[in-house]
Amino acid sequence: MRTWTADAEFFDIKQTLECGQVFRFKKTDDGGYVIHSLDKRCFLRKEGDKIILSSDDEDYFRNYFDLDTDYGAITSRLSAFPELTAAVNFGKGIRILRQDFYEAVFSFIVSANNNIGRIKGIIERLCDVYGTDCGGYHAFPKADQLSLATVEQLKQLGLGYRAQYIYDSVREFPSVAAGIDLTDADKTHKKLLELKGVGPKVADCIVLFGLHITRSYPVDTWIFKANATDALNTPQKVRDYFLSRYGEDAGFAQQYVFYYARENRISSTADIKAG
DNA sequence: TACCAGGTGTGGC
DNA sequence: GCCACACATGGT
Repeated sequence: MRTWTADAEFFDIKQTLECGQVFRFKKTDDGGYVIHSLDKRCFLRKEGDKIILSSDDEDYFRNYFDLDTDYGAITSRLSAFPELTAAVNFGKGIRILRQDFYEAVFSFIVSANNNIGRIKGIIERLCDVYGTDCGGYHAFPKADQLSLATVEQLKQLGLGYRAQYIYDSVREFPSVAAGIDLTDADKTHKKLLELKGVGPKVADCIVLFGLHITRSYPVDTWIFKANATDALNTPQKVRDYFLSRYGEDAGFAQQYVFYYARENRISSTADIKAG
């Protein structure tokens, strides 16, 4: 196991893990966290102004935590938008993780019309039952492992009506993955809609968290409550407006707003403006 | 007890 | 294309 450090100024472990972008993490006894991705894991804790990271796969998690990106520049650009100042200040330790594409697809299919606590439990059970035993924890199940599950078995893990989506999408996945074009976000978003259980919002999450295409603005219930106005009265209108407003920074902006709105139980655009 | 949660699929128009 | 409605599950 290797250990290395990162600057904590724009890296808050709790904010980054608990802001709703990822589901396979836990608190540890020493006051830190452990995060799992595919068959890998990484321990994190804070010491002074440094984040201490430990993993068998340093290169993977350096990329995963987006450690080469300047979040000072991102927060600075976004804070210039008056409606974002409070949210960016509140969650300025958030980093957008570079998650695995396949794992993001199935994680966010589970996330639809669901709550984060329950999503975490379902995904943990999926790993424990179908994923490879890595000694002390289980990997995220590979497609050939997940495809062994029947719809009934998936339902027993608490997936409800999403069981059929997982069952169908794991079989549709190869052809969809083959059609992904990282240089064309719109084409990629459209391609993802072919998967069962993937609609516009889940596709936006996959694009943002699984492909790190930051020209993306997933509109869930929290974002919609925070952003809706008389003019922006549908998720589609909210999405289009803020995509054009924030451009390549839209994905970051969305995550600051989501975290702020959810942590503070924001219920309207007026609450955001009141700060 | 209704309502909510990082919404989507389906059928009717 | 848009709209209304159903939908598993667990928490409040």
